[in-house]
Amino acid sequence: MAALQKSIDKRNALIDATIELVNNDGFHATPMSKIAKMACVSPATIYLYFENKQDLVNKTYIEVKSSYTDYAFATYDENLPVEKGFEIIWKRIAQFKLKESTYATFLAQCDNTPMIDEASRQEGIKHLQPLLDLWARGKKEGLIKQLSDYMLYAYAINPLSFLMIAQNRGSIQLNDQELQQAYEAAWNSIKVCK
Amino acid sequence: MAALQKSIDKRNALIDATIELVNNDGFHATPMSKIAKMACVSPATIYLYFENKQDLVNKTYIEVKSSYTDYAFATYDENLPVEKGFEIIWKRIAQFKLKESTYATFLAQCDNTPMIDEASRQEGIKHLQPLLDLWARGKKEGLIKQLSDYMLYAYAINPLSFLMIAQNRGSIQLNDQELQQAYEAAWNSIKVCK
Amino acid sequence: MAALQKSIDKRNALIDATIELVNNDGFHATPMSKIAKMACVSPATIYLYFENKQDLVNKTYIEVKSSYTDYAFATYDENLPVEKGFEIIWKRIAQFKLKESTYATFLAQCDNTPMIDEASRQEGIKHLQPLLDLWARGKKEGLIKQLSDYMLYAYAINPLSFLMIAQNRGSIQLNDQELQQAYEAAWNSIKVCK
Amino acid sequence: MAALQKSIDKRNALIDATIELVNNDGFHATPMSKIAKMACVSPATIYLYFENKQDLVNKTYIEVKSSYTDYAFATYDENLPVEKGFEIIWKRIAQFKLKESTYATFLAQCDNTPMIDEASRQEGIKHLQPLLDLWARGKKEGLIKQLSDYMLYAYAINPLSFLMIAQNRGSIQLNDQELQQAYEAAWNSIKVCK
DNA sequence: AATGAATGAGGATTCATTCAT
DNA sequence: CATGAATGAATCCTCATTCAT
Repeated sequence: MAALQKSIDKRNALIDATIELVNNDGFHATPMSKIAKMACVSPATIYLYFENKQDLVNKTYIEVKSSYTDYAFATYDENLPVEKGFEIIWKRIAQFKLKESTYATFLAQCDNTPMIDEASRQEGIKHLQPLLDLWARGKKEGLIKQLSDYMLYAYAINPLSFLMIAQNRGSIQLNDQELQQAYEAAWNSIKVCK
Repeated sequence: MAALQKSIDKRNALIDATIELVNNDGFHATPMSKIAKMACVSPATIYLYFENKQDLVNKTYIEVKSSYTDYAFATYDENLPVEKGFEIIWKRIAQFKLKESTYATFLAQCDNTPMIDEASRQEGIKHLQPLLDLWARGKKEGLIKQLSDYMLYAYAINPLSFLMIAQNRGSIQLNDQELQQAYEAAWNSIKVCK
Repeated sequence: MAALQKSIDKRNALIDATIELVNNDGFHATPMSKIAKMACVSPATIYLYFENKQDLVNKTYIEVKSSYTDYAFATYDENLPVEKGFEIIWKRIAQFKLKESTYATFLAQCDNTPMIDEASRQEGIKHLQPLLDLWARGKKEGLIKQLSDYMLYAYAINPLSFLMIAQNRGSIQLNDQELQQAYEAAWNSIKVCK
Repeated sequence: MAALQKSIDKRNALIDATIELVNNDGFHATPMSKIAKMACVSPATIYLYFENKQDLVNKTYIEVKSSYTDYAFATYDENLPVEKGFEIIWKRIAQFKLKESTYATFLAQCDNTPMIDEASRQEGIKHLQPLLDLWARGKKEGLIKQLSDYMLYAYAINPLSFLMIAQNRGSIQLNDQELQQAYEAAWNSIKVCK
C-alpha cells in the first residue's frame, strides 16, 4: 500500500533523525523542531506518530535495541558448540558496535542516562535471552565460569562499548588483528582456565 | 579566612547539587534554578562561581574525575611489582565506583554523552597517567599483553562501570567474593598467559 | 431522500456535539477535532457543513435560540388576555430553561461572552417578537408597567436564567410550588399594582 | 517600600489587562503574550505572580468579586431597617454594575462559563453574606417573602446583570428615573404585599 | 559578594484548517 | 460527499542569564 509505506517511511525518518541529533547534541539540545526539519516533516506531524518527546525517545530506544539484538543473533544457531556460538555472537556484536556506531552510540547514551523510561529499559533487555541461554549452557558444560550474567556481560561484551566510543572519538581505529585480540580477551575473561 | 571558606563551601554545594540533580534527572532536566535551590543560593550566585551552565558542568566533571583518580592512586606506590600495583589500583577503583556511586554515575553519564566539552574531557583523562605507566612497565616486563591502553582499559577497568550501573539499578549486589572474582577476570583479560 | 437525511443527521450531530462540549469545557477548550469525534465524523467533514469554527458556533447559537423561542410560543395564542398569555409564555420559557437546561446553558454562555458574532446575536433576538407584542398590548391596556422591553425582560424573564444555572450547579432544585412562586414574583414585578 | 509597591503595581496591571482583554475577546482569544504586553511586562513575568493562565483568571475573578461586594456593602449599616438597608445595598450594586461595567462584565462572563474553577467560584460567593443576613432579618420581620436566597437574588439582583449587559451593548441607557423604577421592581418582587 | 526580580529567546505541544485520495 | 493525514501558525510555559539593589 503506497499510503501505508509513506507512513512507515515518515516514522523511520523521525526515528533516524532522533538518533542522529541526540547522538550529536544530546537529548537536551535536540528540539522537536530540529528533528522535524531533519525528517522533512512539520513539527506537528511528529505527534501523529508519537505521543510526545519522551515517547519518541523511548520508542526509538526500543527500536534500536531490538535491531541490535536482531543483528547479534542473525547468524547464530543454538546447536553450535558453546565456544563457537559465543565467538559468532561476539563478532556480530562487535561488528554492530563498530560498524553501526550510530546506533551503538545512541544505545550507550540511553543506557547511561535517565533519558529513558524504566519500562522501555526493561523492554529493551528482554531480547538478549539467546546469549544468556548460551552462557547457561556453557556453565553447565564447565566451559564458562560460574559468574552471574551481569558479570559475564561486563567482561565479555561491555568492553566493546568503550572501544566503540573511543573509536568514534577518533582515539583508536581497530583493525582485524586487534579485533581478534579483543575477542580473545573477552573469551579469556569468562572461559574456565584449564 | 571565614569569608574564603564560605565561598568554597558555596562552590562545593553547587558542585554537589549539580551531580545529584544530573544523576537523577539528566542534564536536560536540570535547570539552574533547581541547582541553586538545592545549594541554597540564588540563581544569580551561580554566575559568580561559574561562567554559565556549560562551564558549571565542565568544572564539575573535572573535579569529580580528579577526585576519582586521586582516590584510585592514593595507596599506590610506583615501586610495587606490576601485579600487586595493578591489584591495588583496581581495588581502589572498584571501591570508588561501587561505594561512591554518586560520583561514578555522574562520570558515566558524562563519558557517554555530548554533555561535556571536548577540552574538559581531555583534561579529565590526564590524571590516569600512573595507571598507563604501570601498564607500560608491565608490557616491558612481559607480564601484560601488548595491547593498546584503550584495549587494556576496556577490559580491565571499564567492566566496573557496567557493574556499578547494574548495582545502582538494584539488579545486582556485589559481595567481597564476587568482587574478587571480578578482579581476577580483569587481571586474566590483560595478563600474559604463561 | 436517504442521502439528504444522512446529511441532516450529520449536521445535527455536529450541532449537538458543539453544545455539549462548549457547555462542559467552554468555547476555548473545545477543539474542532473533539467536536468531530463526538459527532462521529472526520474533522474535515465539519467544513462541508460550516465555514469555520466561528460559523459553527454562530449557527449553533441561532439554531438553539430559535428552538428556544419556538418552544416558548408553541402553546401561545395572541387572542388570549394579557395576563393569561403572559403566564403561558412564562411557564413555557421556565420549562425550557429548567428542563432543556443543556440548550439554556449554551444560550447563557453565548449571551454573556464575546463568543458570538454581533450579527448572529441580532438574528437571535428577532424571534422574541410575540412576547414584545404581548407586552405592548399589556401596557396599552394599563395592565403592565410603562417600562422598556429590556426592563421587563430583565425582571420577568431573566431571573429564570439565574435559577437555571443555580439548578444546574446543584445549588437548588425547584419544585412546582416554587415555580409558581417564581411566576408570581415575575408577574408582580411587571404588573401595574392596583 | 518601593520594591514591594512596584510588585503590587505589576500584579494589578496584570489583573487589569486580563479583565480588559477577556471582556473584549473572551478567554479563548486572550493569549498570555497579549496580557503581558498590555501590562507592560514580559510574558515570563506573569509566571512570577501566577502559576498559569487558569490561576491568573481564577485570582482575577476572586479579586473582582471581592471588590464588587466591598463596594456593595461599603455604605451599609446592619442597624438600618430592612427596607432602607436593602435600598442602600441595591443601589450600590446597581451603581457598581452600571458604572464599573468593566468589572461587572467580567463577572458575568465568569459566572456563565466553565472558565473558572469551582473552588474559586465558591470563594467568590462567600462575601455576599451581609445581604443574606439582611434577607433573613426581613423574612423574620415579615417584610420579605419566604423565598430561598437564590430566588430572592434571581429577582432582586440578577436583573441588574441583564440591564448592565444591555447598556454595555448600547441597547439602552438607564437614567435616574429608570433606575428608580428598576429599584422599585426589585423591591416589589421580593417584599410581602400587604 | 549576594540576591531576587525580571526577561527574551526558545521549546513542546495544540489546533483550525486544508488537501490528496 | 467524506476522510485521515498533514501542517504552519500560534500558544503556554520554561529557563539560562542579567541587573538593580
